[in-house]
Amino acid sequence: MKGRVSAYDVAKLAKVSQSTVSRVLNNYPHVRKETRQRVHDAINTLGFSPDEIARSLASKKTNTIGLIVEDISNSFYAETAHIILREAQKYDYEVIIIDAETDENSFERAISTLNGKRVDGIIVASTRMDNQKVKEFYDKGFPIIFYNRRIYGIEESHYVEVDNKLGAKMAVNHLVENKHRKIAFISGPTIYSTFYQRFEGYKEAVQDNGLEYDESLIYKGEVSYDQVFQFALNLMRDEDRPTAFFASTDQMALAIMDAAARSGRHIPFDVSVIGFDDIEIASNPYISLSTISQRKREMAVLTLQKLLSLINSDDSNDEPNKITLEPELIIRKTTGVNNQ
Amino acid sequence: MKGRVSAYDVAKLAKVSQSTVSRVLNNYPHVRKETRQRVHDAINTLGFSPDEIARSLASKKTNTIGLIVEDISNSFYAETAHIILREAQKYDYEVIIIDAETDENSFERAISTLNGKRVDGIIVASTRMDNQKVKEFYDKGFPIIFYNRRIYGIEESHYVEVDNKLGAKMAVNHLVENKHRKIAFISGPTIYSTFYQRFEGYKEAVQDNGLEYDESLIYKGEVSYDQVFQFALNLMRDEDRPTAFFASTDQMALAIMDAAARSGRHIPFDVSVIGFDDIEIASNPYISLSTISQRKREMAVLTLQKLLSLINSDDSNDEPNKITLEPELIIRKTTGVNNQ
DNA sequence: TTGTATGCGTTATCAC
DNA sequence: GTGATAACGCATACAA
Repeated sequence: MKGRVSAYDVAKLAKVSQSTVSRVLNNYPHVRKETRQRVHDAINTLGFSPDEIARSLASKKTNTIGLIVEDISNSFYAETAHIILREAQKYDYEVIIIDAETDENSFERAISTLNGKRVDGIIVASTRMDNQKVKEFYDKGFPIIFYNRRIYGIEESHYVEVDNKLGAKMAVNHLVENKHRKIAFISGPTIYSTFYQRFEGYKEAVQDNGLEYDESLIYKGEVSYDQVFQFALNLMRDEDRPTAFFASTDQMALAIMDAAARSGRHIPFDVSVIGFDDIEIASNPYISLSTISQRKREMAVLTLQKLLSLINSDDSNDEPNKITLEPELIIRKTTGVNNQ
Repeated sequence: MKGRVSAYDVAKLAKVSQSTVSRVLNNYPHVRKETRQRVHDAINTLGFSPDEIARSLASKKTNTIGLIVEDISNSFYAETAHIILREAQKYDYEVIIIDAETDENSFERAISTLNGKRVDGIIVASTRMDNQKVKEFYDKGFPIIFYNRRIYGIEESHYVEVDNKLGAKMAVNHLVENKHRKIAFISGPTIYSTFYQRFEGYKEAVQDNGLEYDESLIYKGEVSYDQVFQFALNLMRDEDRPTAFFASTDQMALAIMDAAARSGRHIPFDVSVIGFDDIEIASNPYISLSTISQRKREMAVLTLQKLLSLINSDDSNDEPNKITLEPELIIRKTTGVNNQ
């Protein structure tokens, strides 16, 4: 990669100083039209494009943001990333995606890598509630915003989430309206705010509807296809089995549907299943999963915009952004009236 | 973001020069153990982490690569990105993902953005065959490698692909072995090497097996769910309909399955469907799509490793990497014996 | 309106 | 082994 042309080369050819080149590059107003033209010509004939690294060093802005996800191959994150990437492009921001585990060490490494790269801000799409590593960054006024999952106990934190508790209630209420009284709940680890809140919603809805809260109907272990499948399979084979399953994620709902098929239960005649997230495949006619929509696009776009406004506002003393969107019940074909 | 601590601050505290700080940072051998320790102590007490931007400017290496995809929310790219991100992490590389259209303008913008950011190399996961914009970068010796889809007509180009022609033949042969003689082919635009090669494979296999080549059974338009759905639906309703569909991507196969369901055709009894890619959902029990596997993980890992070796080898005169992996036939439940 | 000079935070090349 | 000092390629305050 030798022979890179620099702003000096352009300057020489256009018979101006390098500062002037910089000025036209940055669209400074007070440049004579004629010189501006000369510089542009020189830029074109030399095929010059500025070195963003040098630019960043001088300006202390990289026009790059970081996005931390847990697993980009997971549809939820993939769809989120797509929206954020395309949206960021509009504002001339690039994004470095870090695909990392959610434990404190991995998270710290991710954050400090991004900090090292001098990103202008970070979107954290997957964190645990007890994450405290982020504190010092907030104290420094570094723009960080949480998407979907958020942390607890840090007042200054910014986040955009969906009302998970409400969403869970909507799901349970939908099932109750269909005469289900014995509803299993499949959750991931409640160390994540999403699962925690959804679990709260489930419990409240169970109480509100006068149902019996039964520990044996609850799964809150790892988000593992096989484990959820096994758990559901056991329940399906039970004499006194639940007539409906509420899964905390669509991904888990798929495992439950699998277990239903395996045990010969027909959905929705023998058993109803409802998920959470509304990932793309949920609307596939072979899946047609009833679910609670996260309104991903709105969430993602809003998150990016808030981050950019955090980046571009000098007074970091404004109120923290704490945004909670309303979820939406989407009824497809995996839920029906209980007829046991 | 004030109060950043620099290598100078560390130097002062450790009572050494900033150069020495740089030396221990880069693990230079000739530093006295004792001073090295002092520097490390200073680094820790100050919580110093080097500014990678400044580092990049001075060293002309960013430890960042670019990944250009067409749509990260597409499972194929999402799964690819996951593998590449995780693998790159191991070598201390970060990755900037650009989600862009494949037309020349978008591509050029993407490349020049990445070039501006001084990435050390680029993986292009989605290009059209006729792409020529990349030529000048090759001439400069800039490391670029194509993944999955490649360009034609540039001898120096590096790529890792699967043998698409062979894969297509395997698919058709599998159907023929199941006594299908009338096989529809659903392709995307043949301006992409993947679709082009698969189409070639289809045609050859049709000929090799003595089948009749029938234009009315061929779709090679946009990769649009709705359009493919419509095309398939029309064929399904045909009196003299094909008994099998070979889709150039799993995504398209899903649309075909949808059309089958809509028209009351039972898979695989009335009609067989086989895809290409083996995306994750293909193995879902409700889909269980027969398909041709791309061996995505191998491809992705290999691509990254080749890129890194291009980056780290000074003599750019080695042979271009032209790697073609063998695809694999995966038989699931959407293909069966023709019994018409 | 334009040029000069300095700085951004490192690495790298010299000296010593 | 270690310390000055010059790049790296720009932005920017200050002069003119």
